Amino acid sequence: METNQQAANVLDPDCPSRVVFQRIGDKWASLVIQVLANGPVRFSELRKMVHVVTPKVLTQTLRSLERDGLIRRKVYAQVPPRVDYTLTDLGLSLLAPLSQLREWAENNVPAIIDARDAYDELRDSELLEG
Amino acid sequence: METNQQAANVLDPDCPSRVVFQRIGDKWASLVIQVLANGPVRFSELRKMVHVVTPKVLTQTLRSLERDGLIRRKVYAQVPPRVDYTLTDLGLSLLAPLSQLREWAENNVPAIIDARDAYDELRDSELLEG
DNA sequence: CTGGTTGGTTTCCAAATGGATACTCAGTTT
DNA sequence: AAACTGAGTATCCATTTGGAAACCAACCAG
Repeated sequence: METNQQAANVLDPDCPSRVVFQRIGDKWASLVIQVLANGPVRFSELRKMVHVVTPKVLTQTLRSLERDGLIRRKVYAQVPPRVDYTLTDLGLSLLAPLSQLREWAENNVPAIIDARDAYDELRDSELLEG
Repeated sequence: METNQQAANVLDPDCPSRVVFQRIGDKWASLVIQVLANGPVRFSELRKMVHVVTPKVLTQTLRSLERDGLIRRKVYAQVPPRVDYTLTDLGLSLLAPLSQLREWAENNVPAIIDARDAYDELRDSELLEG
């Protein structure tokens, strides 16, 4: 037993919980998940809702979410093709923690912006003075 | 009023709540925050706890967290120098949503890994069959 | 005056990420 | 026969990120 399951320590860079933090940080992934919260959405709709991401990048995002079992891809045998994406149960269960984070963000981003402004002004004035 | 404050919509890529999701996704930032949860930690300690990140990268991480008002840098006038980092109130308030996410991760990463394995095996067999 | 200590900085480089643009595929309509 | 769908691919390229290795600064101990 080399790989003992040591209560999943996030501090370990090899800890698998890192994969979740990476997903969240992905530029489009968490957006897609939140868009899918209200039911299935088609590829082209997704492109619009998520503000004109290029098809390549959207496909990449969707594929990796699908690979991780967070969304499901449904293809309808039609021409022109129709494909839509839904959250799996796993994906659905991620919505709660994601909302927590989003709520925090919406409440506290002004504070972050202020902190940035203050920080940057301080650096600027330090530069002038030497 | 071009920029109406439309209840901070995460779907808008210019929405400032994106900055939070970026921070989370940063390879070291959320680790550092969780390490600092139990009180101030020195630079060199951080390097060890976070598993030998190079000093350059750690400094970058710390600086951006400081700029965002999430941590505070304290310098003690000593030789050899002593510097430690603490969470600000803002940083502390981020711990709750972060823990939610971490908990979700620790519970569900096995499912993600399984999904990945299944997905990859499927692709492999498809390749063989053509 | 040499070496040790802590907390960095500098330079350089490889890999990953994101995006612009053009193209494909398979039928369907005109 | 040409044009039109929707859902992608294929190429190519710019930017960003992360890291390795070496260096620096201040002071103290020997």
